[in-house]
Amino acid sequence: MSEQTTRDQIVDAADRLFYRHGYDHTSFADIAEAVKISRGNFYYHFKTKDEILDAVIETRLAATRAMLALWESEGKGPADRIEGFIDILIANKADIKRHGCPVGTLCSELAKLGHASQAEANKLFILFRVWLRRQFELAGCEEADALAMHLLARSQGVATLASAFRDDAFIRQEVEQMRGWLKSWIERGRRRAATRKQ
Amino acid sequence: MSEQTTRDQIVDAADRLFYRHGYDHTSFADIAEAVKISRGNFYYHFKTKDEILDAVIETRLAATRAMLALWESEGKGPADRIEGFIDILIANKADIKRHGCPVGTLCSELAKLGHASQAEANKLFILFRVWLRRQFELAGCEEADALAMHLLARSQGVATLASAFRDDAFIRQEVEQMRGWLKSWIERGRRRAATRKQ
DNA sequence: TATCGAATAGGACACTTGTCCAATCCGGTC
DNA sequence: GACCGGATTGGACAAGTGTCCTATTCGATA
Repeated sequence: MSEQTTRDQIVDAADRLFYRHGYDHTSFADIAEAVKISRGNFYYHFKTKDEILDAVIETRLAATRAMLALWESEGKGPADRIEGFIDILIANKADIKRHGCPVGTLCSELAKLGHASQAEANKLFILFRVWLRRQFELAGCEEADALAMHLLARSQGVATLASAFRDDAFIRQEVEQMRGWLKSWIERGRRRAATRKQ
Repeated sequence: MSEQTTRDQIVDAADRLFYRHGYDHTSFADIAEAVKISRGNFYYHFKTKDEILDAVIETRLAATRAMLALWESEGKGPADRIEGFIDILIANKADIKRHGCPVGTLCSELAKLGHASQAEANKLFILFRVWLRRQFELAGCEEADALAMHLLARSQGVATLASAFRDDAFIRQEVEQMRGWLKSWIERGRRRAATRKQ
């Protein structure tokens, strides 16, 4: 914590501010104030604002990879792991209600800006997509990729509406439905695997 | 078309540009160039940029109200009308793929900016929510509001992911599922109405 | 044709933006 | 203590922002 280098502090603050206020609308002055640093000092650590964005995305990618890897090392089954993914919505519902999904809102903004780092940001989505797909495959489900995309879309929609309506009861309600949906597909996968073995 | 007043032209261009590039990132210079008008001339028609945003939102609200009213006057049943809502995703899939949902992305952006017109923009969502709720009620469904919110969330999620992955096949695929989902709830509503009458 | 008001043009404004740079600080090495 | 290089400062810079103001154009009315 106290051993955090200045560069890391900048990336951390930028990450938080980009999430809360958006990339374009966050100025160097904002980040500088948050880190208690002179504005000019930035350019010792980063050449451009875009470079900070790339660093933020890289940080998020690394954090996400670590999280997904941790989940896979916990000895649970794929069904429980997917449920763990759904539960992110519950765990982060306060932030989601206020600022939406960090991944979805960033990708949307960069798309509107026509920003060069769109592809980098989209890797966050791809990370979840590929991971979910594998979990569904492990659970014996057909069309695992479609299921992964469906679940991602559901989460995005919930985040967007929860934020617009400032409603976290809605998150709980939808998460409950997603759990039911998941259960039915897992059950279907189990049956398929069973009949296959025969 | 040629009878369009300058004010309307400004609002039209702003509407399009806000959708494509976002509100904050669209400058007066951009709109001025699109309308072929001098930058200073704006302030004869609008006092501030926020006022243009409000006019754009008002326009969208009016257009949406008109569309929903038209659908209700076409003599179809509520089930078909809801399906008409779902079909928006298909009809606009090219734009959605590129710029996401006009309602969702605007509300997200205004939330990040902490903009005063958030509530106005959210009225777009409310319009659809209330309208969908009534259709579900007319179809005899319980928990009509939850169904309305669910459908809205699904649409938002589809738009967000279709835009991130630049994938409109995904839209078609999800729309097909939403039609199936709708059918099952309509059927359930029909049965409920039937048993009630007995 | 003269007049008047709405509509438009174009520039000035104060401010913020990302970027860059010279000067300075500071902690460790000889 | 002298020196060095990484780290930091604060200010300069040009470009772009929303806003405002004055001068000019234009079309209709008298």
